Amino acid sequence: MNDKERRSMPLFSIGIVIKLTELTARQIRYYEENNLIHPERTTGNQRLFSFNDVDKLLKIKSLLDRGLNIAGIKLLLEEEKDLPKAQGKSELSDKELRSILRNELNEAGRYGKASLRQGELSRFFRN
Amino acid sequence: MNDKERRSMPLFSIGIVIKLTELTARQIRYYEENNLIHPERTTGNQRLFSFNDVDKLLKIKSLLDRGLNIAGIKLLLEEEKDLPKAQGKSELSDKELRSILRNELNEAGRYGKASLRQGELSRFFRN
DNA sequence: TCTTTTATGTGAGGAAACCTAACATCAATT
DNA sequence: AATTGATGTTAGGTTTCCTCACATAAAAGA
Repeated sequence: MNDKERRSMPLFSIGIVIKLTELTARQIRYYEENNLIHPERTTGNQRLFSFNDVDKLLKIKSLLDRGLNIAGIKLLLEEEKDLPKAQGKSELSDKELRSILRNELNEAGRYGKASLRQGELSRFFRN
Repeated sequence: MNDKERRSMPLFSIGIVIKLTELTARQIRYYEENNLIHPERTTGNQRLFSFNDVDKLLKIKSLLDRGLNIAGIKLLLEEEKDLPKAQGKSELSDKELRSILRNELNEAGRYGKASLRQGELSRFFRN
């Protein structure tokens, strides 16, 4: 099992993810509804989240805090997904995407006590 | 949050642990009853396991497969726990402990498909 | 060999956690 | 003023988990 597989293993119930991210169940389900995340399901239809999912949720939270909306976040996440690959022609209006990408690239967020900081989750992994 | 804390974070429901270890719920609860593991609980009294717990369960499974009984495994686990510290006087009969430790030290186990191999869990961590 | 212990299976009854769907709300747009 | 976007809340139902009790087969002990 390599690192990529480990990061995408379905491991966490929504209750844990709520604690790790300090998002509400409603928020998490809404983001799934809007195709920002795609957690697996148990045979009984309950969500099972991977490290990647939690990581993405922390990123979503961070971007929401900085004023992005769901549509913008979706663009950003898709952009990131495509980065390793062809970066030439995106179907989506290039102006929008750029205007979103500007202003959003750096910045560290300060969070509450019990939750994970965005990026901290990577510490779970060797690579 | 350091590695030690990460490894002991309560993260997994028993359902996940069953899949990761290929133990039954009955077995896992029995090992807890015999103080081999001490998973946390939710406010609603449901077990939450850490990476350390899962790791320990994989080790328990491996040792059971090799013929040890619960008492022997408990001695072994306590031995390991004390290794970093004082290794001088153990309250428990030294002959027993040695006789158990002999024959049990090496060996790799070959497991089924979907479960983790003992030791593989450490790959989740940087350190 | 007979009895006890060990490790695990199984099932009942109940509680916790999760599910979807619907409606409410409030701020930001239009 | 009306719509949209993001989230809260509640209801009714399902899944997962809990403890406790009893069953059982194999191993250990007498």
